Amino acid sequence: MTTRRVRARRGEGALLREEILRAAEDLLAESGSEDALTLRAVALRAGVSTPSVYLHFADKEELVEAVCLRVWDELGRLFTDNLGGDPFLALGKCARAYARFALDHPVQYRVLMMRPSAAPGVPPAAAQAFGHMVNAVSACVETRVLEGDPEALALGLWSAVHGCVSLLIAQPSFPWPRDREALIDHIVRQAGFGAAVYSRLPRRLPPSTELAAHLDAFGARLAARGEGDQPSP
Amino acid sequence: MTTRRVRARRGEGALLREEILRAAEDLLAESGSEDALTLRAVALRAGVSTPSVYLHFADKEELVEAVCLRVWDELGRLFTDNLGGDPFLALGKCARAYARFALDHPVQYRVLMMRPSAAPGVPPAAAQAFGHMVNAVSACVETRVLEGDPEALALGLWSAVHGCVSLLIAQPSFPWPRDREALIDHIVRQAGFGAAVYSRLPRRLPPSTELAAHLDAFGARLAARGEGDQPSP
DNA sequence: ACCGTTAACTTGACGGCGTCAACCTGAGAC
DNA sequence: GTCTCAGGTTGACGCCGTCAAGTTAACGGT
Repeated sequence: MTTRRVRARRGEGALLREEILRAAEDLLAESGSEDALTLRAVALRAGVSTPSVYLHFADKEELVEAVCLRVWDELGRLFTDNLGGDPFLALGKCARAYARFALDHPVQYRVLMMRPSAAPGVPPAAAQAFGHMVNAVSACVETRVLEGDPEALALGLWSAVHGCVSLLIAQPSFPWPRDREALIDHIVRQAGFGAAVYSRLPRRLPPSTELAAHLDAFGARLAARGEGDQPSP
Repeated sequence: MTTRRVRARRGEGALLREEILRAAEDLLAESGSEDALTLRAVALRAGVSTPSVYLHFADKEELVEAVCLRVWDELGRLFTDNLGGDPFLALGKCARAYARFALDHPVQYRVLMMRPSAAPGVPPAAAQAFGHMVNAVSACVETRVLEGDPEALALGLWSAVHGCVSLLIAQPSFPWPRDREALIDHIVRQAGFGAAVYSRLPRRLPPSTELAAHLDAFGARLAARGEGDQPSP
């Protein structure tokens, strides 16, 4: 840990980059606070002097962004791992996996999503992860359970899940229900059905009480359809 | 600005607290970056020496939290200002006002919602603002357009709107649609109808394609009802 | 076996940050 | 006029990101 690192051989200077990145990731995970992510702490953990970090990262921001890239990669993997089967169900599984990841890695998620991002443009790993989201949505558009532009729909669903987990992480003292898993389920389904229903609605609607009656009728018709085949997404 | 402040009269030391708070708020608004919110900068702007801040705030965190209280107050006012009329419509107006405020004051919103909040418990101003959200939802539950626990429903709707605006603020380089106003409308309606529909659905559902047909029928029935009375929330 | 080159890294310093102990100062009661 | 103490200031500490300059050791050439 604190032992001095042996100098890399000629041509292998890039090895240090990897070790610094690992040190930064570990520091973030173990400390549980982004404030602990200090160039001095990272360098110490990598067994190297502080300015050595500048051999591979232009500044601290660039190091943090490199850490974020890894997190985007993990997020992207979540999506590819949860595809298959009914697209609407798969979308729900992806969303739940995303939420679980965020809640299991709150510091990383915070650094990824709530940091003032200086860099312009979407990093490739982020674009790829978002691409997976869009694909999962596109599959739902193909079975016609969702309608509209997959990219816009994906942004909407992402917003819902991100909103929930980011509030859970950043405002933990609000009166959240005790069962987080159930809350996530609720949010995911609410967003999913919201997307499915919204695109089919006329632009003008009856007032609340009459609308409630229509909604009741819809629910009853679906319930009367029989036992049903699969759980909600 | 930089001129030295005249010392307060005896018994009026608390005046400085207000001036420091104002200086902090102005600094945040004008600089457009939370990094500019420095004890030294705040003190300089208040025309006072740096450690004088400690006469009224235990540490920087306490100053920032005091700034946040003001923002919570403004958010709370948004809700009371947008009530009245059809509750479902009013809820939509509140959500839109919330989103507009966040997008118009991104730095303040970021400090309020994306900062690691050290203090335990919900500050009174925040609880009050949230109480207004819950009230707006409760009115919808009374007209039966929404069903379920108002507090849980409010958390869900808040999540959706917060998710959207916080992503817009923190990830501005994603492929957001050009028209933010329309996006917000979309998200708000999607979340609102999601909440309205979700509670009425049976626990088991038909597969995607069949579900799509049911949704189409529902949309058609609502559209066929005539011209409609009011726009979607 | 030695040397020169140069990639890989270190040293030491700078200014700015939050924070604190110690000191000053002037408004107002007597 | 003087004493008191609320309402500040001074100066320093340790940590931060960053940088210019210096050092060290791996390797190809002879």
